[in-house]
Amino acid sequence: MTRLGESVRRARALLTQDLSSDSVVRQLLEETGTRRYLDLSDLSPAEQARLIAGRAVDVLPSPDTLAERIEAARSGGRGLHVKLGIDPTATDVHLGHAVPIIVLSRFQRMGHDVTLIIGDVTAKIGDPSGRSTERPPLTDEDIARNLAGYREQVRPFFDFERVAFRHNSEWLGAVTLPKLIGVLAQVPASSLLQRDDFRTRLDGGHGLTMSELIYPVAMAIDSAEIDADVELGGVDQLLNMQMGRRVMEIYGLTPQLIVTMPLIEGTDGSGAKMSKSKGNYVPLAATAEDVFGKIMSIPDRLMEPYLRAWTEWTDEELAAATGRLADGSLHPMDLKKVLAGEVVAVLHGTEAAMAARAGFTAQFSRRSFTDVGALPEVDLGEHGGEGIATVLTKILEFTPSASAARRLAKQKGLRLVLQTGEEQDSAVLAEADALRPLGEVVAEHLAAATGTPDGVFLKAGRKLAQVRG
RNA sequence: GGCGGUGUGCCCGAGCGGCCAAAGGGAGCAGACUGUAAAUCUGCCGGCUCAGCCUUCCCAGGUUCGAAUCCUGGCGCCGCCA
Repeated sequence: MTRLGESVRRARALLTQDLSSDSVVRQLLEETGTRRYLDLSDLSPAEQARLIAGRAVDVLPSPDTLAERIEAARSGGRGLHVKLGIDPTATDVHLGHAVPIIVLSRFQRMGHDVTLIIGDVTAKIGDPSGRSTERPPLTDEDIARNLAGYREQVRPFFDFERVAFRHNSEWLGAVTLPKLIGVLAQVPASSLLQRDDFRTRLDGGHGLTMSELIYPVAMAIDSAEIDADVELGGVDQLLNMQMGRRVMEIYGLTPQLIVTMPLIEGTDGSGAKMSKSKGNYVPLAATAEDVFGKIMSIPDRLMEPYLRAWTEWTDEELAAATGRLADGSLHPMDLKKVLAGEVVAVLHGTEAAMAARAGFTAQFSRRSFTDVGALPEVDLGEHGGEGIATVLTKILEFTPSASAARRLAKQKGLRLVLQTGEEQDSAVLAEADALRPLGEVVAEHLAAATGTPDGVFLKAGRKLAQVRG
């Protein structure tokens, strides 16, 4: 049995147990977590191909070809050469960016060679894919800075010690016009103009420059220059990657295989893909509590795609979990907590994941707030004299304006909670209270309380802060 | 370059010279209900020292007792022609 097979057997046993139990979840997270670093080179070519295809939208020409190619490479004593182009335009890296990286890590652990192409030349053109307008080109400094940030944030998902980094300026800088024309002469313009995004732009009267038109060709030359066996990319990159196959043929090389990754929906459930501009993303730099919370807020239907995208669960394990959801033996929330734990565990470790889990339960399952770690705090000595609306707006930044804080109070969304042991005494603050100094209101409620509470909390809608001092 | 059109709050979009902080929808937020899920109902949704006041309808001027609404100039966008 393979190493992965062993791990799956252990995990499957855990998956039949009570997933609301912290200890079961901890074991599961540890089992599937170590899998992220598991050596997969003992898998057969067919098993490898299946593991890759299981996370891909498409493997072109087919998953079988991938298996055959792995087989061929293996008998030649080498691994496949896998290419992923990274777009150095992103400043705020989020979970969406991790999707291809995770599959790339699998390739790596299967014993294949991975090359990351930094599109420093192409970034200056701006990838036109899916764009309705041109995008602003980047400077070299921008690219260097973005790349450093990218590496740092994606690190948990991937072994950067075993990867080749290449800037495409290395070879694209040396491509002469005659050579380029030689390639372009064999690329029908119709194949470029067929693209929907280009057509929409032309039809809509928007600008489309020659440089953008050539963008896919530039990317394709990358594949030819490094002689890639496989190129990985989002489904939105499909046409660009197919151009890679064509250009490789022009170069007299065996065309690369294409593995397309799904574009994962954002946390808001609007159907839009995860992106910074939509605000429906989970930044990799976020805190453990924040990541956990953001994952918990996703609609249930996204659990499966999320598990598939960001965990090392096999299809078999996914099926086991969804099967239990269907027969009612597993509560959706429990599975979602496991998912949230998985994601926090990669980024911050299992301990942090368990802590975030405990904090979440404490905060949202109305147990004890005193157990919640890393709660925003207000110090009475410092801000006790300020109005509650002001504190919410300026200090805690829970509300965009004092008026909004007032409204919140008017709608009974503002509460002062006194906690003594497991007991909670929650008082709804009136609109008028929102304008009074925090210290005064707190003192009033403390005086009315029996005994001395362990903690005082201010709750504004869903947001919670601890009052100190 | 010529002709025509258009520019409203986070987005879309309605707005007769006074009753416009500006209809309606979407998004968002809160409450009930919950699992920071989904669905449903209700309310809110420019700011503030909040029964009042202040700042908004691309920008700058102007007409008027009074302008998002009229005029002039500028800028942006769209369409047709060149």
